[in-house]
Amino acid sequence: MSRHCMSACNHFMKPNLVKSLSSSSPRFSLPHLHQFSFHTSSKKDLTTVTSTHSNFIKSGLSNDTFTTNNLINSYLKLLRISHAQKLFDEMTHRNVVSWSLLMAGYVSQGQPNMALCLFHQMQMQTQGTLVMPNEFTFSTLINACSILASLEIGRRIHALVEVSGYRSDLVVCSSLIDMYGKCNCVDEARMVFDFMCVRNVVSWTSMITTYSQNAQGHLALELFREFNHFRLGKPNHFMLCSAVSACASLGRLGSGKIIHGVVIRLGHDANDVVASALVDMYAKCGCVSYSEKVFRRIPNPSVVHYTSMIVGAAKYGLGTLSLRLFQEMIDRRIKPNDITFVGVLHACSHSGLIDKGLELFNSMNEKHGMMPDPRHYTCTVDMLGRVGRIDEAYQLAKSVQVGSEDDALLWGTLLSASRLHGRVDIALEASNQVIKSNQQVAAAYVTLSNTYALAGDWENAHNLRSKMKRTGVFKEPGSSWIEIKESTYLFHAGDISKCSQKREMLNLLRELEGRMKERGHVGVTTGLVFVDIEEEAREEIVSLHSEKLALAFGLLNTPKGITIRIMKNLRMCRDCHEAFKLISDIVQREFIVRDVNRFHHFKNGLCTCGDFW
DNA sequence: TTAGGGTTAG
Repeated sequence: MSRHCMSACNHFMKPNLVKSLSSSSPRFSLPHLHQFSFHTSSKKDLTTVTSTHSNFIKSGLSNDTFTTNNLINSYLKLLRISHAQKLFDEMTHRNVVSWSLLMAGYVSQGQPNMALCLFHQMQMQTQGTLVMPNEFTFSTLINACSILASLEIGRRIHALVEVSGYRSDLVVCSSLIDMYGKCNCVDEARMVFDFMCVRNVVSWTSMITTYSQNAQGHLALELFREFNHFRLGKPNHFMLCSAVSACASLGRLGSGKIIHGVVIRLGHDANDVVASALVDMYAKCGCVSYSEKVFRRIPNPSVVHYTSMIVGAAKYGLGTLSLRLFQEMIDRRIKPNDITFVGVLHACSHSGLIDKGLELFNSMNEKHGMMPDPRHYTCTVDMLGRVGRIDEAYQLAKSVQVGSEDDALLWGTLLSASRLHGRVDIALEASNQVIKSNQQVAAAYVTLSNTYALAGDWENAHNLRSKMKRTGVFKEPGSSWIEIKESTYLFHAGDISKCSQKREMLNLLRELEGRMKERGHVGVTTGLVFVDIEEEAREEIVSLHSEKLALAFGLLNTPKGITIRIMKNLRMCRDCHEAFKLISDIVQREFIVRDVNRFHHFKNGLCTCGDFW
């Protein structure tokens, strides 16, 4: 018998316990068993738990539900799900705790489907009376649906919650908010939140996170402000993390800095996840140097910290910094994950480091034992496509078997590259593949049409546009916005009528356009028509052009380091680059342009990452 | 004896 086992037996056979066991019926001996199992559940040693388990069997009292539940719990804490399942299977009387415990065990060990199966069994159980789920069961099941993003089952469980009388339970409601959020049903999450009689910091955080994770960062920050304004509690690291993340998604440097201040004041700056969110936020707000400062203060950076930093640097055009960080993490024996590789491949792609990028792509399997997935193939196709190695990119894309959503990304990437390099043949094939995937169809039509237009094939370009109109395929016009101090200025393609400084802006735009004409860049504008707007009218060419320049206009009034965000549908053309270059000449300072994928750092009129030229 | 919220992706 091991020392642990002896120790457990000695404890079990202490005189007072022996006395009560010998002088009482088994019924009265239960409290001691409860005490015993409670004691063991706090232990983290498998030997102790198994010896306790064996003592229960020897005692002949192992049919006790309460005690067995405690043992199941002990095994679950030791991540021994099979032991817990075996005990559960052998139980003669399972109660709601037994079921809920095992469900929670499966959820925490990444098997949420098993929890749902158990619930199904629980409802079908014929042994004794039917066990009814309680608030613990529901919150665990909702958590399982959240992980699986299973809206249908989640809604069914929500219905059961309503009829079972647990609709006012704080934990159940927070789980529901989280589940709806993870299933991208923001309105349903908000309904649960609004119907809650009592809320706590967790329920507020769940709602803030739902907004933040569903591209509604402004609502996340609004709710965060409301929580603080009404002094409903002290934000904890979970809530702060989501608020920082919301700032990152909006590119709100000012708010991000304020929240960073709150993080420090409340002593959450040492929290790893908060630090990671801050690294990401500063990078997305165009302050990679701040990201690096936060990153370098993390005592033991994890793979997520490194990845945040690698991705941030990559988007900023600092490919060599990304690669240096990647090497650093390898040297520190921190294993890169799939997202790290997406980041580092992205870095190579946008910094023209093709050989290094291909080497990394090949090393994924060879050195790191990781199979590249569609995202890695897409990055590599992008890498080859950007430098004009379209045929190689095409061959690589053809070699991948992916699902429809990934197909659209993969072939959409090749389509963009084909347009950039005027390869109508590959663009046609790529657009067919995108259309076949039934995702991003409108974008594919527009890009193909632009490819034709750039190649001078106006007939096909026009035919494609007509087809779009005929079949009702509509591409949402792009929009851009710029934040100057506390205000956000939003521009829609071809429309600056709502802009408050319209007159002033138009005057400047005329001046800029005049200077652009002098430099002979207006002729290229025709390509831009098909890239960004739906109508081919000449007037709109001018106004679209103006819109781009309007974006740049903000630079004149902004401090150094302003970030311009350009949304997905607005692609940079040479004219716009020239406009930015001109403005840079005028303002004589550095500035940063951010588009959906990356930052472009301009200095003295040149994009330092070389992406534009 | 059992349950809820946060970070990195083209």
